[in-house]
Amino acid sequence: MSAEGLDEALRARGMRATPQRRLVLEAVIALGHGTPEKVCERVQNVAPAVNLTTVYRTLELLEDLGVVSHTHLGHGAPTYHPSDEADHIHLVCRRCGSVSEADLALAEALARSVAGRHGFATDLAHLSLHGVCRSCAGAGEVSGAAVRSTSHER
Amino acid sequence: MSAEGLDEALRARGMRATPQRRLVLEAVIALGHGTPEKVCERVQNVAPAVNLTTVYRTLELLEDLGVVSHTHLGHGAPTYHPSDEADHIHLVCRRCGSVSEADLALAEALARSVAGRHGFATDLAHLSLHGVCRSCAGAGEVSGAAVRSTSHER
DNA sequence: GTGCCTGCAAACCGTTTGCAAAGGG
DNA sequence: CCCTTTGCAAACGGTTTGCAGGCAC
Repeated sequence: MSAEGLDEALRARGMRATPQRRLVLEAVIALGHGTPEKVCERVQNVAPAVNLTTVYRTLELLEDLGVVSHTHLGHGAPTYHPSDEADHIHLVCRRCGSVSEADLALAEALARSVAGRHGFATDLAHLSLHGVCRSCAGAGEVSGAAVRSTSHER
Repeated sequence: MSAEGLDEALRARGMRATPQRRLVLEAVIALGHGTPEKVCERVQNVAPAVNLTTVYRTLELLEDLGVVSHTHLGHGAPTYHPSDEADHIHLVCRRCGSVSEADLALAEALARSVAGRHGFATDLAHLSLHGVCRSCAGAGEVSGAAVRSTSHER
């Protein structure tokens, strides 16, 4: 959804269309994905008075509206992104912290079997896989000590 | 690994075998899975002086040793469990917060394809699926308002 | 004895809350 | 005008850090 469409969606629910809400949505779209803090920084480039609290409240609201969604990519702050870009799963490297993307289709068979066996409706947009990325797997073989010192997720 | 084996593993690395470390491992094993806070509570039943800080440091150490591992089951504190019980994936319900388990084998095809395409070694023990469980899916249809009011993960 | 480990207190990060003031309808 | 929404400040939960003392080796 665009920032323009947002105003209507809000009014349709008896909520108020405010500059802050438009700005937060625009920031999420512009970033593609980002933590609440990152979103706030970007909003503050345009409107310095906007508060982090408002960003949190607005992200929650936008998620209710189905306009954005979030994933927990590990230990820290969650990542928000426009719902219509939630077309991939995340591969989070435990060693270097890098996040890459993989085709959602890879996980569809898993979602189907979990639905069949457990009646559980998996939200694939929230799916993240933890493990070790290609470059870290290679580097990891070089030195045991080096691996140990960087093997913590937090 | 048992609490007895731990002492040897520690000494083999020039580390010290302490009662606290044995107790934390025993607590994780006894609980099957639990947050640092839960682990600490259980340790304190036996040794009230043990500090939460020590539990955090020990869980990190035990994870380094490969004796325990942890998963992020969503918004809050992570869950630790013995590595040799990491034979299932977690299904976390967004509505009621319940956590159920599913067979690891369901995700093995996913792990294989991600390894093939991206060179990414998925740690299946850390895998959790977010979505809506069977009972909440049924309850959710009853009232739109009720759904909205409980649809937040945090 | 040496130095790793522990307990305590305080800082820390990300997030939420209470409240008065601002501003959208 | 009313009532939602905002900004601020303070509290919050979970985790980490610095440091002095204790205990395994």
